Amino acid sequence: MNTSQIFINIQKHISLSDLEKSYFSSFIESKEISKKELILKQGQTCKKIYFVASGSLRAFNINSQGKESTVMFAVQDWWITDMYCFTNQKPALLSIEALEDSKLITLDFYALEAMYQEIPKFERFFRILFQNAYIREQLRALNAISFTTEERYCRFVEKYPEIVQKTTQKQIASYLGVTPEFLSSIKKK
Amino acid sequence: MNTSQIFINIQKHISLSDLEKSYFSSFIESKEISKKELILKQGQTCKKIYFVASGSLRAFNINSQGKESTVMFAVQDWWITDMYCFTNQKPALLSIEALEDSKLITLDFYALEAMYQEIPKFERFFRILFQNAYIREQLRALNAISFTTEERYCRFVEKYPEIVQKTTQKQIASYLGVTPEFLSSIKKK
DNA sequence: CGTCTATTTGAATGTACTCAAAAGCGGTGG
DNA sequence: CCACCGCTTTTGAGTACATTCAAATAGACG
Repeated sequence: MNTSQIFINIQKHISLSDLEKSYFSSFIESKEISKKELILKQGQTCKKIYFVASGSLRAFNINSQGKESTVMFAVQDWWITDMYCFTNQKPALLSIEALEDSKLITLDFYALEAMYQEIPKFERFFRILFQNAYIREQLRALNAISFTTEERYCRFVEKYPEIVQKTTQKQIASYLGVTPEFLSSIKKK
Repeated sequence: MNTSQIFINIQKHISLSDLEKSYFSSFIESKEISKKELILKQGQTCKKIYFVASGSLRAFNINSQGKESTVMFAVQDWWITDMYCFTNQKPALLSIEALEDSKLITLDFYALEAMYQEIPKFERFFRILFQNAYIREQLRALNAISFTTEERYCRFVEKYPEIVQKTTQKQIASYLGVTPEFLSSIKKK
């Protein structure tokens, strides 16, 4: 398994000794998945958190009326899981699927808890990760109630051009919370 | 200053020795504010994070078209700040005002950084705090694109009855992202 | 090449907003 | 303690935004 990439990611925020790296390495597993494969199904218990070494993924929810909503995308160098379910060990609200063939590094819930104990620096790493994730989601919520759909679409395309390439318009529509037909009519302009 | 309340809050997730408590106490300050007073104005740099010892607050943004959006409410025992601005030390996107006379405990940005160094357990505390905040915001985003306004209003009232008491309908409307007129028409049912 | 899904287009409908005006409510000063 | 002021809430009419449904077109994939 090629672990250099995940250590570069981690060492953006904390530094690790060789010993700590090998300890961490003993906990992680690599996983390859092919396009459209699901790594988590809504209703299952979510036991792992995933680091995207290559490829891209999408997390989505299907509600009781059958409406699909994309909650997040994850491209190379991002972390993804159903954090609600992962933290509380409850049935997942989200399904997570690969948008293309992808390589992941997985970290188990109990392994992560052990990591926090053994190498408290990881508390710092994930503190920063969650802090940024929180800020991102709060800005997204503000965006959603403060801008028109057209503005939000344009901002999304500007901010995440690499995601736009890898996904469909239908999925972007379900991320913005509008129908594919309406997004299509916006694009005409 | 009565600090027992904030230590109860902190000790929900980590335990502190008397020494650590007194170290922490040396960093915090208490602040009393009256109804409608602003503790942060959009555009200012946000230097502090606030713990609500009593009372309640509201964080909101006014966009370039003058539209006001409530981003979060905070009641007793909650933490609040403009996390984007606090983390990056950039001009605040949010203003924060008191909904009633309130008592706050404030922690300065640099003091918090020092705390992380001196008592790494605080990395854990805030890791858990941000993790929960992230989950909450993600669920909110899912709510927003997955349910109707009526459903979202009912869920809000059920989930946060104590906030409903302390705020106006106009502010709830701006939290849900609809006009006060429309929220009024929903309530008739 | 045929099948399946995504995208586009358009018409009809419903949801939510704007604007304006009236009614309700709380706080303040006389 | 009451009258007035300012702000919130309600109500309604007209308009704009967004959805539903159906059908046609375009692309992706085996």
